[in-house]
Amino acid sequence: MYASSSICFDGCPAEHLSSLQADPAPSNSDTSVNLQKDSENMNTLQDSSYYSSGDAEASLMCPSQLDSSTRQLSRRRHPSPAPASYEWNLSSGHQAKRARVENIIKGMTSSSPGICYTDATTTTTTNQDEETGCMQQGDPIKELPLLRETGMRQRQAARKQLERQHQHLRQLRMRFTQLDGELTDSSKEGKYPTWNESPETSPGDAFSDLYSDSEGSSSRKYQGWKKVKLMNYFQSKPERIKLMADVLKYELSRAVSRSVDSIFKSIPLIQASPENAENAMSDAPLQSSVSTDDTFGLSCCGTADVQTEALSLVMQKPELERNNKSSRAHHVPKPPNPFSQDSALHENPASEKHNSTDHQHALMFLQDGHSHINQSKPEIFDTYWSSVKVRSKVNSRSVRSPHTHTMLLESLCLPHVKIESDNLVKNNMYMLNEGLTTNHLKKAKLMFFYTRYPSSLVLKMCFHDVQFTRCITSQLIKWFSNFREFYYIQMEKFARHALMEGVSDMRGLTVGRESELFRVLNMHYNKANDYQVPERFLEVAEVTLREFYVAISMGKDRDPSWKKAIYKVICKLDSDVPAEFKSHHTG
DNA sequence: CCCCAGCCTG
DNA sequence: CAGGCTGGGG
Repeated sequence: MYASSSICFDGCPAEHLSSLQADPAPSNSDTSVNLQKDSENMNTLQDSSYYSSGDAEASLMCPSQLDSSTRQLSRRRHPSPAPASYEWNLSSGHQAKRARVENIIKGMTSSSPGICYTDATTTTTTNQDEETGCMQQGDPIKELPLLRETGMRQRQAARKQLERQHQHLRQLRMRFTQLDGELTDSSKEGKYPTWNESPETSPGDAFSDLYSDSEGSSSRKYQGWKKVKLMNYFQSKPERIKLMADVLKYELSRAVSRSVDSIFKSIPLIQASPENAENAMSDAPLQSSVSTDDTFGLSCCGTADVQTEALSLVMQKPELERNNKSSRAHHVPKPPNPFSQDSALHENPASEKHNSTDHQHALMFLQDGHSHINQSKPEIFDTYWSSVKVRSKVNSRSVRSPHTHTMLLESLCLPHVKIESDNLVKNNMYMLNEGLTTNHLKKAKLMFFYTRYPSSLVLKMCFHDVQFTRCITSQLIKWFSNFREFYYIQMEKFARHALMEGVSDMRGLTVGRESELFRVLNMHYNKANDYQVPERFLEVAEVTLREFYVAISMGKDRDPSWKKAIYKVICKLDSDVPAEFKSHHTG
């Protein structure tokens, strides 16, 4: 019997042996016969890689043997300590102030007039307080008298602009709150039509209404045009008002938190150039609006880069051409990454241009929704609204609408698929997410090919780009728990299936890339099939399948916790996650 | 008592 | 995939 085979069972938990001998699976007479036949044939077993102790791979050794080797392996790598740039360096205050002024000026000259400012409430107060404070104290920037003068002027102009916008925003907010109140009772329709539902009739009509109504108006009327027409539009389409109001309310609250986030996110990143330290604090929100400037990268790469990184793993398939043009998104300096697919995103320079301009639109919409909603940009709103829906709950079931579904697929950025500028907007909108995104999910799934039971340390290394709150951590853990669940369910299913089919030969239980089991798994963890599944995973899958096969054939499944023994084995087969998954820091 | 993995469910 | 529940371990 099995016990007589001197192979792997030597060091294995005795349960494997004893139960095989004592409990020859009475429920499965067919199988047990087959098994017996198998076990009589030593060659069968020895040929089978599962029980071959000669295999160099630790995974194919006995669990007990594995223990030390694999653990040591996985512990060898330590997370790189937090970059020194994370530490505050406030000593260079003078330089910082100077740099700050220069930066402000630079930002103003390079940004188009009227460009959005990140947020209405928070930004204003912060910036204004900061700036007025500076001026009152007579900030000693003697070194740059000319710059100071022009800078002041420009800053004042910008502040005026800012104030105008904020006032406008306040008014709009009031209107919307009011409207919302009025409309909640009047429109009792349960469903809100989506914007893309019938583009010719819904927003189109509305917008043409706007235009026809405004015909003959003098240009001075234009000031009130927005509000008035908006009202008309709303009155004619009450159900959309609610929608719009919701969006705006949502976005207002989002904007507040986002600008706060952007401040904090920009802090460590700007540390890279210490003179910008103070700069980062006060001007980050301002900078974030200057998307054409490099400063955009500074303030936003905290989130933007997140995405490129998560995406960069998608392209590991060796046969795929690796394009090393590698213009990182938003010019964030990064070490060349062989797996980078960012280049694919920007292969077409035209689309890159689109990207930046559309991105501006997107940003403006996100940050400064009031001045754009009533302009004839329904398609922008369309994408915007989609992203609102997605962002509202990135990974939730609610993301099931066909529209957002396509969007999610698009956001995964298949390399060979030409990415339309429109999609780039969506992608960029997507970058504004905080927390875990679908790209993180995708990354996590690919990680599953290496580790079924990632430690929180590994998770932190691989998802260093997200703030590790308890919530995030448990979400990640939950993801892997779900991954495992699916994995084991498939294993059990296929093992039972094999058993039913009367598979008697262990060699019949292989998991190759052509096998159905692999197909199912690949479909689940690597849907786009753009990642070369490591051979190791196939081995682990094979081991798992055979574990299930053996356990079921021995009737262990009558024990309610029979799977735990298998889990115990499989968790030792985790391998180290490749470096590509880990932090390649921008600094 | 808390934490966590696993299970079940939607 | 996420939420709720549960049993086991510290």
